[in-house]
Amino acid sequence: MSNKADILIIDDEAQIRKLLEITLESNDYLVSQAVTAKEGLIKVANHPPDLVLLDLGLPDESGHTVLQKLREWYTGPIIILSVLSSEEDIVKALDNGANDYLVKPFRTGELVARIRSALRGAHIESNTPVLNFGTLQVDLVARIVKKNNEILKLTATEYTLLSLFVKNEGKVLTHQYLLREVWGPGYINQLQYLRVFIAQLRKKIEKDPNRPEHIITESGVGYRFTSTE
Amino acid sequence: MSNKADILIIDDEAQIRKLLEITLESNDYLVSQAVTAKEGLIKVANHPPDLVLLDLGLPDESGHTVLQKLREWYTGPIIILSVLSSEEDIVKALDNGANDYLVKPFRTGELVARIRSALRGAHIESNTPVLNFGTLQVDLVARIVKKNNEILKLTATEYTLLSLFVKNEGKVLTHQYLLREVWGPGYINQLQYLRVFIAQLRKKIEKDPNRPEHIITESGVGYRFTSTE
DNA sequence: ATGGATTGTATAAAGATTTTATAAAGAATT
DNA sequence: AATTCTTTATAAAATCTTTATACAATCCAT
Repeated sequence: MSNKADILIIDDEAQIRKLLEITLESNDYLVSQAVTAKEGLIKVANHPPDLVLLDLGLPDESGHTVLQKLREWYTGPIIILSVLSSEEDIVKALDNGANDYLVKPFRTGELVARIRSALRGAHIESNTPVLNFGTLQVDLVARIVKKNNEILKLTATEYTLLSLFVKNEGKVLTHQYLLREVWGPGYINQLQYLRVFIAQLRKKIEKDPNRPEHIITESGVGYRFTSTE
Repeated sequence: MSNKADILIIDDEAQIRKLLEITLESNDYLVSQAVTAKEGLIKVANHPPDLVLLDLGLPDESGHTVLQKLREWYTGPIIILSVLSSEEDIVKALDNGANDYLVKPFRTGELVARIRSALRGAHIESNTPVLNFGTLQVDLVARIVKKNNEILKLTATEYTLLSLFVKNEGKVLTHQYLLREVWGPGYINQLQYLRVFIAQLRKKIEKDPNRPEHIITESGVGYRFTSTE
C-alpha cells in the first residue's frame, strides 16, 4: 500500500496521455490509462483510483455519459479535460458531478495544482461499487445483486427500483417519487404497480418476505430501505 | 430556518460586487459583501459563510495573504476571482488552499456551476439536516424520527403534525392552525382529532407522556413545542 | 374554597383506507 | 411459439383515522 495517489487518465489522444503521464509521474503520482469510455469504466470499477482525469471527446461514448455512469457510485474527484470550451459543456459537466474542468490546451503546472487541490478536498471514503446490506450485496456497476453470495435474477424494473432504494438507504421514498423515477412522470397514480413490484422484490431479497427487514413500509407515504446491521 | 447557502464576496470593485449579488441571489443564495481584506476577515470570523468568493486585487492587503490567513482556520470552500491569469498566481492560490480559481472576466453561469460543485464537495447540501431536541432527533429530509437513537414508527398524520411542531419550535401553534395544516381548512372545528393525535404523539415521543416536556399545552389556545435543553 | 362549566386526556370500537397476496390477462422478448 | 415480464383485477389482511364515551384537570364566578 504505497501512499502515492493513483490517477486514471481516460483520453483517446496518445499525445495527451504521454504528456500527462510524464507530468504526473514527475509529480510523484501513480498513473494508469484508458483509451476508451468502456475501458475507463472497467478500470475504475476494478481498481478505483484516487482521482480521474476524463476527456469529454471519447470515440465510443460521450464523456458526459461516462461522467454520469461514474457518478452513480464513484465518489472520488473527477477533473474534466476537454477542447470544448462552451459554457454549456462546462456547466453540464460540473453539474453532473465533475470537480473541475480545464479547457485544452492547459498549463501543466495549473493542472497539477488543481489535482492537488482536488485530492486535498477529497474525503477518503469506502468508494467501492459493491454495497453490502447484511446478506444482500448490490453491485451498481455490474448491475448484479446477490443474497448469501447467490446471484439473484431481477427484472429490469425490479433492479431499477432496488437501485433507487440502495442509493437512498435510510430515507423514506414516497410513492410518487418511486413511481416517477421508475415508470415516469405519467405514472404517479399507478400505486398498484409499485405494490406488485415491492412484493416481488421482497420475495427475492428478504429472508422472510412476510417480515421484511430491508424494504420497510411507511404507510400512506412510501417505503424505506434499511440495512439490518 | 432557511437552508440557503450563504456566500461572502470579498472584492473592492463595486460593479463586480453588484453583478455577483444579482447573479447569486437569483440562484437562491444568501449574499454578504466585504470591500477590503480587513473587512472580509472580520466578516468570516463573525459569521463564517458557506463559501467565500475572494478577489486577489484588494486595496489594503494581497489576496494571497488573505487566503493564507483565512485558511488558518476557515475550512469552507474558497473560490478566487482575479484578473491575474498567470500560471504562477493560479498555482500559488490553489496551493494556498483555494478550491477554485476563475480569471476575470468570467461567465456567470460557469461561476454558479463551480459554486454548486464546491458546495457539493463541502457536503453543505448533501448532509440531511437533523434537528436535535434532547433525546429526540428529527430528520426532515429522510422523514425519520428517533428517540434515544431508535427509529419511531409514526403514522403519516402523526409525522405531519410533528414536523409542524419542530419547524416552529418555541412558537405557540393554535388549534385552528394545526387543524388547517394537517387536516385541511374544512376541519378547523374538529378539535377532537387534534387531541387524539397530540396524545398519540406524546405517547411516542415523550419520556413520560403524563408530564410532557416537548409538546406543551397552551390551554384554550393551542400547543407549543419545546426542546428540553 | 366550592361547584359548575370549560378544556383537556385516555381509551377503544367502528369505519375507512392502505397494504399485501395472488393470479390471470396482456405485452414484450427471445 | 414459447418464455418471461408487466399490467390489471380481486379478495383478504393489516393499519390508520374517526367517532364516541368516560374521566381528569383547570378555570371562574359566587
